[in-house]
Amino acid sequence: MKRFEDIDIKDNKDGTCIIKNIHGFSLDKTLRSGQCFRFKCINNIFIVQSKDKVIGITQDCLNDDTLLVLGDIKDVEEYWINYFNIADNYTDIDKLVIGNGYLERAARYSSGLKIMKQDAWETLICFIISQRNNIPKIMTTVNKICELCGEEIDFNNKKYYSFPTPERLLSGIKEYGNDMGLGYRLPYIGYATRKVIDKEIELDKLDYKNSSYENTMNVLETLYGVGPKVANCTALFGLGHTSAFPVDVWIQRIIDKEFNGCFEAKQFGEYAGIIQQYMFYYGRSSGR
DNA sequence: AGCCAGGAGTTAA
DNA sequence: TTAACTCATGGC
Repeated sequence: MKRFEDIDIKDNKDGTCIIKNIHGFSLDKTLRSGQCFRFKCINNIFIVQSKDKVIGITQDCLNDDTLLVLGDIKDVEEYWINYFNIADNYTDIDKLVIGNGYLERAARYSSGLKIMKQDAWETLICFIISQRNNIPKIMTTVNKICELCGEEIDFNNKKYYSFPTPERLLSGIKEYGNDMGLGYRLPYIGYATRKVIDKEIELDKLDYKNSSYENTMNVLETLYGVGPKVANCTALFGLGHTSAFPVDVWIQRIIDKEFNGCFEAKQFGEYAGIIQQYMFYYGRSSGR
């Protein structure tokens, strides 16, 4: 994967900063492409949360090659730049799909969308929650477990809650049980949480630097309640495995309608996951 | 093989 | 107003 090397952060010394040279990155498309459930948008300003961090971030409509940020500058440099994955350069992928009718349209429509590099633990739990839920419902449920089990954070004079650590989530499950609104997923989450605490599964060792895609999938699918869909989402959005190709009802619908029910994701190698995200975003936005 | 779980937010009918 | 559906998975 090619990278942009000239992304620049200017500290305004007043709690805000400017991220420059983002090369067509679209904050809106990236956050609204269904990969992330911990943000809200008020007047075109996104409040984004991950782990125990919060930022306010917006894309200047007059100069959309910059992002304006309210939040800790050190976190922006050390966490958020990587989290939004602004530096990955997808021009090779966009060239690859030229001539492939549907995929070319999807890539054009999704231009600026990036696969984020989210925290693996957070991603795993969010996508276990995601099963058989719609996106607004996933967001409220994730928010609820943060409020019940996370730690209070003060940001811009408002209260927010961190994503619970495995230890805090487990004690929350013991305390609140079915009142957490997790439905039949409660035991799935309890099981995964215990496995992480007991180090029977070590998520850090499953990222793309330390593990093959196949091995990562095999290990994730040993978790009770984690099947191919949730494992692929965790691999793609939380562990950097861009060859992962999650197939949900939307993607299946597109494959059925546009590709006669047959789509070989493997042919796209490490670009498969990005193409999947283009398909998902385009298919959901345009197809009804 | 086919159906069921729990419940809530959204969209189609 | 009601019904079906929602970024699935495991049990039976």
